[in-house]
Amino acid sequence: MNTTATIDMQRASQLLKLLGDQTRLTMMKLLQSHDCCVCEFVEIFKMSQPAISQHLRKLRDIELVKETRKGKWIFYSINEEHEDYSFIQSVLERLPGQGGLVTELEAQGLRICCE
Amino acid sequence: MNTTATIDMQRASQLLKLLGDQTRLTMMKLLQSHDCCVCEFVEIFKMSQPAISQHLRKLRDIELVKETRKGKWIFYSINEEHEDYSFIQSVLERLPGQGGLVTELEAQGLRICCE
DNA sequence: TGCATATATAACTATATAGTTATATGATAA
DNA sequence: TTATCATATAACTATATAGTTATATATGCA
Repeated sequence: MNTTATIDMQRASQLLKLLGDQTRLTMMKLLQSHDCCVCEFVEIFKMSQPAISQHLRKLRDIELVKETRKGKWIFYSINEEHEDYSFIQSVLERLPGQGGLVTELEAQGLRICCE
Repeated sequence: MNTTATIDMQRASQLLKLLGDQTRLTMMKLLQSHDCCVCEFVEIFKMSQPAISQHLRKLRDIELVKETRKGKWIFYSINEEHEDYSFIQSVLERLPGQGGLVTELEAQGLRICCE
């Protein structure tokens, strides 16, 4: 596992373009601390379900996130095995924590929990 | 000067969107080691002069770069005073050096030098 | 002064992107 | 089963983006 290698410019710009959207960037930062399902994102971002699904698809297409079905819900999580994860991480660690969004969800009783 | 502070999400996504273009990303990385003028970029990127100018304008608009006229040429350089420079820097330092592009220019005798 | 060079800008075009609505799929619950 | 819930996808629309060509501006030089 290499944590300092550089990344080719084309790949870097492709990843940065994906992160260059406030919704996706916030999703990624949020997923670093909490796995979330689609309907939680819908609540958090006050955005339609298809809009959320389409953002998640872009992140999934380049394998920045992975999905796990749990009953009716599909939970998304960061793919820490991504070839360029250390690059992504170096960006995300500069961002303010987004855990407050989840706390807010919980306060509203909207956090999905399936144990 | 704060080098570890986080950056608000809107601003971060705006900056990342600008860096999420291979031409601009390469320009920024290149400018970290060498100031360049517009016609050099035209050579390096094999791109029309207006296309280059428009990329530079976007970088200039959010003050990531500054310009200095030297005779007929306008040289661009990184604005290290930018409020979010440390954020930008943390991205750029993960990228492969682009100095080779300048070396190549010099080899072709196309590097502009005005002393 | 007049011309050439370097750069910027305007107007336009083609493509990409983010969102919408409508519909399909897949799992659970009645 | 059938209904319902969670999610995905398709088709479409509006806007943003990157490039083009044509033109304007500013500097330096004959």
